Amino acid sequence: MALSVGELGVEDSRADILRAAAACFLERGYAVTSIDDVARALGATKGRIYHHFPSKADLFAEVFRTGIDMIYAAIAPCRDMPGPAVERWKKMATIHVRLMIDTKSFQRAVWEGVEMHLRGSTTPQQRDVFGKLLEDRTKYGNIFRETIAEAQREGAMRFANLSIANQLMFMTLNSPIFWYTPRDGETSEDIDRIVEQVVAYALGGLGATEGTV
Amino acid sequence: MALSVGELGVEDSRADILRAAAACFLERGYAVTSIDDVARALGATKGRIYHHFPSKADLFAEVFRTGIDMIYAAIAPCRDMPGPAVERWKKMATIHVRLMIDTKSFQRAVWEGVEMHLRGSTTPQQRDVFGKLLEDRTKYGNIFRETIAEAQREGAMRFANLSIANQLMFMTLNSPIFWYTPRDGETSEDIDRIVEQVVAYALGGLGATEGTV
DNA sequence: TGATGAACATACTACCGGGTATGTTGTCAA
DNA sequence: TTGACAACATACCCGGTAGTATGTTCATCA
Repeated sequence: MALSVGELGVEDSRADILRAAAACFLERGYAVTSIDDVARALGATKGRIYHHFPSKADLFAEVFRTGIDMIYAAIAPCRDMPGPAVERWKKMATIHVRLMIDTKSFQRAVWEGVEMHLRGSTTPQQRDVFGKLLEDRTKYGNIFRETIAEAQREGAMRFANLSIANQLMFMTLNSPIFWYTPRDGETSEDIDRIVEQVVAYALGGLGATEGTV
Repeated sequence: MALSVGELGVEDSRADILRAAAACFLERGYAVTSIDDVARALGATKGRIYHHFPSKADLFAEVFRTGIDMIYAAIAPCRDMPGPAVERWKKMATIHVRLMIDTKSFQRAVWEGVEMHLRGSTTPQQRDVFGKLLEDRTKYGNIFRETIAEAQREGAMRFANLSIANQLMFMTLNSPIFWYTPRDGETSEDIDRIVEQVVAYALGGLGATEGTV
């Protein structure tokens, strides 16, 4: 598989399809997006997509998996960070929100995938494929959940119910996938400001004790 | 239009359809839900639905409008409440969250309607119908927005950016439409506890000054 | 250099779902 | 009593889309 200069390999072609699919799913939603839409966005036809992915559902599943893998990998370094749980949480939350913005289309697909699974609008076979993927997603969620539980035990956070607090926290941290849109001339530092505000809001919501902030 | 005992009028029939449609849209989403699905949920056929609503989009628009009307009417009494803005906000937020839970299916449709409009996945004619409805939705949003702005001026809240704070606040207050599911044996007071936690989280997120809580 | 298969494009099929056209039943008013 | 209309049910049409079957091109390798 020798490649000339400027040519693209198979994986690049797959990656292009995944990016285009994620963008389409973001713009229209999974159900409304047709395979032809994705192909058109690529300047190609269905043949190319079905050559790499067996079905629309599998294509979506791959976008989903990609989104989860990215975010999972991003916070991995923080997991055994020393120091108080709040500090670890702040680091994780910051990375999480930043990634929600930077990989918005994929993360939006993850959200829709979770919704689809909860609503059970998947075929039986797709259902356990998604089940596997959601296991990772759940594991990821539990990392945060345990962290805020630990922070509460350390007296750095205060909330009544862990499950509800966890839900609200994730809603906050994920929310940029709904309302963030890039401005022209926006720098990476501008985005950092946004991330800071989201994290600060979540921190306040979780009842962070004054002084730990 | 004399009605015998136990019979239902036209408006009741319409209302039944709207409730069934809202329930279906909640379970599957607008795009995936077919008119036959709604009809089946009613133990009826398409004929009944198309007799009352000209199209699927119009049916959805009516569900959407109903959701907005309900919430708009609910907080109306609070709008000229005397006292500090934070207190007014707490009252409004509490009513809002409670209604999100009590009329979850309709409010979920409102959410999806906003998404659809933002993504532009509506026909040109439906687009200005939705435009009208979204005006009310925007006006509703502005009531909250102005309230937290006022609360900040009064020194009862502290946040960096009003728009972002407003987005995060609404994400929090609306979030029960995604994660709340009724438990068996759950009392109205149990739900009040949940509402309190959601409101408390948002209050903390908005940087409510200690002592005003 | 010819054969083989990857990486697509093109042409086609099958089905589902929105919408419509047409029946059917009950009620009310004249 | 009957005609008219509301309130549906039934039967049908048709466009769009997932998926398939079949070309076509080009690189690689024996």
